[in-house]
Amino acid sequence: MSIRVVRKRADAYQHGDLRRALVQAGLKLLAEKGVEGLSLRAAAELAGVSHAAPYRHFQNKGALVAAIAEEGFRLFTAAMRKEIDASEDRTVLARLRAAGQGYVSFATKHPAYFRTIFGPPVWSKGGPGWDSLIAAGEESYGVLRGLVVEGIENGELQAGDPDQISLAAWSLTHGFCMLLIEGRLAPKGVGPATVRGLTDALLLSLERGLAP
Amino acid sequence: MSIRVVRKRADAYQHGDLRRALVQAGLKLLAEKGVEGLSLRAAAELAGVSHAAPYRHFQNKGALVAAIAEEGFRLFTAAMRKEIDASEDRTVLARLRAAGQGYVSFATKHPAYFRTIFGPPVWSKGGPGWDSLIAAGEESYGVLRGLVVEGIENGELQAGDPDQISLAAWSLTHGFCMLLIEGRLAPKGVGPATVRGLTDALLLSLERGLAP
DNA sequence: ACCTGAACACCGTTCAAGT
DNA sequence: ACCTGAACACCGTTCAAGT
Repeated sequence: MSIRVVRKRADAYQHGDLRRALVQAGLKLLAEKGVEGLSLRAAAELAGVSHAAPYRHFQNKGALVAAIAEEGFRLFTAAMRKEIDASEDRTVLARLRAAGQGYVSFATKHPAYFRTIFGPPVWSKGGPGWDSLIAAGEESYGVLRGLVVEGIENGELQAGDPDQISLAAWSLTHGFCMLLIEGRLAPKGVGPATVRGLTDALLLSLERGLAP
Repeated sequence: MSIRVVRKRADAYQHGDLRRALVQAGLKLLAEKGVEGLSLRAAAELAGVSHAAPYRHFQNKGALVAAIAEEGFRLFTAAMRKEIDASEDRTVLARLRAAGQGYVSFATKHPAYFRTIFGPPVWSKGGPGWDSLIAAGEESYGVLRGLVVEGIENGELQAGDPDQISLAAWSLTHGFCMLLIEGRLAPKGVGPATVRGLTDALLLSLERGLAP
């Protein structure tokens, strides 16, 4: 996943699509330097403009981060969908497991995107870009919820509130990812090799709890 | 929980216990201004010393944060233990539920401590103060694991690897807390009033999955 | 309408010098 | 042994001025 940032031409005064270039620059900084490496000034420099130029397109750093998070959400949702589609077993439970594996795999492959997507500056604002960010988040959640609804209907899952059941599955998977990428599990010897098996075991516990 | 920071006396040249004062100052900054408000310089100012003074006691900001996280862990563990002790129902399942409620309640009451405790700079280093931080984390984990072992022995939980079962419960609770305090659930209308009931519902799903 | 350059108030970190 | 003050390289943000 190599990211291309369109630089302003040195002889030009205007960029053309600075907004988009800054978002791409942000994704690149996250991928290469992590969450700490993402700054307005560094993004501006990658785009070849002065450090004040971003303020024509984003109210503040939070607005840029929200735009980056929105883009990150699309990558995240796509990765999860891909894993689901790849499941040979088409039962709801199998596809839920695939979704969980996709979730964990995205988090470990792109921890900085994952942290940004679920990070604090993004969701606690209600500022500019909030609506389309919420929409991107809802679409991602819709993938999970859709599977749960399907499972309730065909009897693979117990009857109940789909949102509550979804939240249980989401919380378990999300919590595991957080503990994993923050290194909290490292002292316990949980490394890349054991993640896949562990994820399946965790999801299995939950499946038993959500069975009819 | 009011935090007292011992300031250096203006007429004195040395502080006396600057290390401890800086940790207290850090906790105060976290409580009052959140994670963003915690800086070495601000902590130094609260302690009444110059901004370079902390470097006599901490190698860098990460080392101070680790020391603060260690103290936060003690508060966290104590809060969970208190909730467990308060449970009238002394079955393992009831005490596990109490632990879960204590976990969530600490996260919502002290989000900045919670984020610091489980945040990235703390666990991914291996730097100075790492060992005693790990110890504080292990003690916290031991509370959960102890209950799980007891449950397996008396048949309230299914037989299995205690660490795996603990991880399932931990992940579910932790993920719910993260989604909650990062505001990810706010658009769904999950507010303070509904948290307690929701927590119980989530833990119940898991209990079913971990039943014999 | 869009961008630049200087300025301001913050950071973390280093280092010579002071007590 | 412990702390200070100046310095450096970074931040986010604002604003008058340039194109």
